[in-house]
Amino acid sequence: MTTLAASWLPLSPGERAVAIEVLTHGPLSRSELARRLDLSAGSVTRLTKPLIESGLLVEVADGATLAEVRQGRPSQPLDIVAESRRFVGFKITQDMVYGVVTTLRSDIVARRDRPLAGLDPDEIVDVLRELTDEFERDFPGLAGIGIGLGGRAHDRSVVDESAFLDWHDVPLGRLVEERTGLPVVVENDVAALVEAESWFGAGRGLDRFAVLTIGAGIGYALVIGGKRVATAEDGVGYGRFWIVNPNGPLTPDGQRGSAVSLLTIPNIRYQVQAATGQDLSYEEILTLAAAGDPMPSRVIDEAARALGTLVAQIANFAMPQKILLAGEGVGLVDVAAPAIEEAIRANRHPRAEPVNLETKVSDFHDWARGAAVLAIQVLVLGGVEA
Amino acid sequence: MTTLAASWLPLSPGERAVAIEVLTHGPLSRSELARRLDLSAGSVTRLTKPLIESGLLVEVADGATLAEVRQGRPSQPLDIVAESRRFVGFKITQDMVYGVVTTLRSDIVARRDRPLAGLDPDEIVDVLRELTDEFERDFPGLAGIGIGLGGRAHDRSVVDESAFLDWHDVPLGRLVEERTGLPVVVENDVAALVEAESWFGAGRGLDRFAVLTIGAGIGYALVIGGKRVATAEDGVGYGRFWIVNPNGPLTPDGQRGSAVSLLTIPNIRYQVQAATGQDLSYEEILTLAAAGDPMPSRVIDEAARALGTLVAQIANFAMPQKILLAGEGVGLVDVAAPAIEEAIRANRHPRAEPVNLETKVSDFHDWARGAAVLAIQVLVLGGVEA
DNA sequence: CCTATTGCTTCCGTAGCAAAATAAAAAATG
DNA sequence: CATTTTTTATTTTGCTACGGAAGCAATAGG
Repeated sequence: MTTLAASWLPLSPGERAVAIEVLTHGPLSRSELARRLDLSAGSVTRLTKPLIESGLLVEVADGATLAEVRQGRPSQPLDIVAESRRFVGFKITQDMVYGVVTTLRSDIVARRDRPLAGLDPDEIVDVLRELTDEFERDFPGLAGIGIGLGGRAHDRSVVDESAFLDWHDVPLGRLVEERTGLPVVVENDVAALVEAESWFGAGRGLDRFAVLTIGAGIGYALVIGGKRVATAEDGVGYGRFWIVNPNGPLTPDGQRGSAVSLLTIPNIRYQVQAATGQDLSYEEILTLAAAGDPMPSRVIDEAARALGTLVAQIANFAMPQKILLAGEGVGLVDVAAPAIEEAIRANRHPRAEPVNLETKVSDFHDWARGAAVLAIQVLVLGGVEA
Repeated sequence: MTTLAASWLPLSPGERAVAIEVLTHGPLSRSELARRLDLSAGSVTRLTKPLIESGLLVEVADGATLAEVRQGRPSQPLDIVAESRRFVGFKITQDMVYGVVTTLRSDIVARRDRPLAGLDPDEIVDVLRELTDEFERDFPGLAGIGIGLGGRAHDRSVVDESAFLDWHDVPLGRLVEERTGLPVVVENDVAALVEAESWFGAGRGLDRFAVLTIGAGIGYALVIGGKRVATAEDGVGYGRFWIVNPNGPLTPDGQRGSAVSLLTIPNIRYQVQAATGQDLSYEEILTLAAAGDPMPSRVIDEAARALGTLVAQIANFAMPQKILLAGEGVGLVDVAAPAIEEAIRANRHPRAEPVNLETKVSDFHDWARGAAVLAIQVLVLGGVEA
């Protein structure tokens, strides 16, 4: 199966488009593919033939799946052989490495985490090698590794700069390739998550798609025509200068009243501690706010209004078809949804389309999965530019 | 010349791409065209041949133009015969119709305005007919008419709704076609201005381009990949709910502290009048502010900070390569540029790319020119979807 | 006069579409 | 119930447009 997979690589642009469409949008018949890709039926026949012969696609019996009885010749759905290759994804945080193994479809089939003793490149590469070895025992023939971390990367390989690791110009891709013998893709963690959502998640098939992540920091990305718009700010931390409320709180991070000050987990905890003296966890703060405890309620309510304002501004100015809220800090939405909606309403024209907002609480394995998706994109289908 | 022009219409997609590139980016050699359009040299030869034979393109002698002496066979620039067709553009305001005649390149060759007695569709159509007749006398063989107005239009023909004219579902395109015998294109005025800037102005060749207009109201448009992103808000007035400063002034239009309240000409005049009792013109207010008169200075300074904040938010969230400020109300920029820049800086990451901001004071003839460009796009080159 | 360089043209193989042909099922008809 | 018609899916078949390679054209520099 693995040797066969090697013959996938040289895909023509047309073949790649077909493969990606089937990969990201479940089983599809040839005629459905023709409609989605704006190809003629004839071209689809021509393009799918070699893909089926090479084993990347298979004709699946629809039978039970299609409940609806339609007229005409029944379609013959094509599907990708998702189990044929496995990918590893890692997310590196300050104190842990989170790892997952996924299929071609990015379904997670295994998880494995490890605490970090130190942040030296060598130590971290060692941990990655150990985890990869353990994964390899359970899933022989791994196809490649994706690594996501907070910071800037270039060429899908070198970490230019990562503040929380205190790294500069670390050729992480090469180091891990040398130790594991597997191809490696390195990327900023938000970029990786965005790619995953863009191919397999909330952004599937959309032309304009925005992602806002809330966690230790703020992340933002705009995907247009399937490509994330790259900016000079990537990886240096968004939101420190998004002044949502000039009279807002001043915190150790970010400008007064900035998105970072108002919304990130450390700064919400800081605000509550400054006001009450208690050092509470984010979850405790949310619980207290939901119960109506005044100080946490005030902080959470202000955060909710800030979030709603930001969402409205993104909708007003970037005009995405959908906005995805992700990260560990979106628990806020469960507790304070009305305040968020109220703030969106106040900052948006009543005749404008309602904001298509989706919330996805992401744990660290979701970030690791994003890195695995990047590996899938780059290693299997090739040609996805940085 | 005009009969010949009729043979232009059936352009293949490739031919159209070549024609548009030459039209919007001056004379270009075949090899330059190949580079810009990502075509092979052979294809360019094939595509240009019929365009030259039909008379749309001509080979121009470069000789003097190319000062630089290069090696190799000299290139043979191709240019479009801009003078071969004339287009009419109209901008309808509450009390005037502004008209222009342009070449294919959208250069204005004549202007003609007329005050409006009433706002009935019939009356306005009459005025448009009269102006068109006068233009036709000077430039026989006009190719078509573009009309821009504040409001919503569909199918480039029917005005769904225009608040300032109190129109609903007026088939303006058909009415004017019946009276003038010329093909007519009707569009929202901001959309028309954006198309003009996108083809011939600040947005030429850019992939992501934002336009913010300030005048009687606020206009906003985002152009991605050469196409303006359409929204449900188009034509109903942007900025009434863009709350820039929750503690800002309350005015007859817009929410408290909204972009409309802070920035539009009528609301700036209202603020100054409310504070000083004097009914000053916008220009007078700018002059007084520049001279340091306290009340106008306060209002203009607050407007400048609001504008800077908006520009920063657009840059942060929509990530355009350039932002164009246009409209009658951008005189603000001359008087209060430092305050605007300061506000941009305060709302944007210091490591982000500097905002590529261009200001263009637009009079009503520029709006009319925009409408003419729309006519060029739709009538001559065809196939530019709404 | 020769070579290098750049621009344009010619020619051929391929990838795409459109339309016709074929396939397979449901619905209509006698 | 058998047969025809309709509908939808796929394959086959010409035709067209594009890219690539080779060739021709026109200039600069030696």
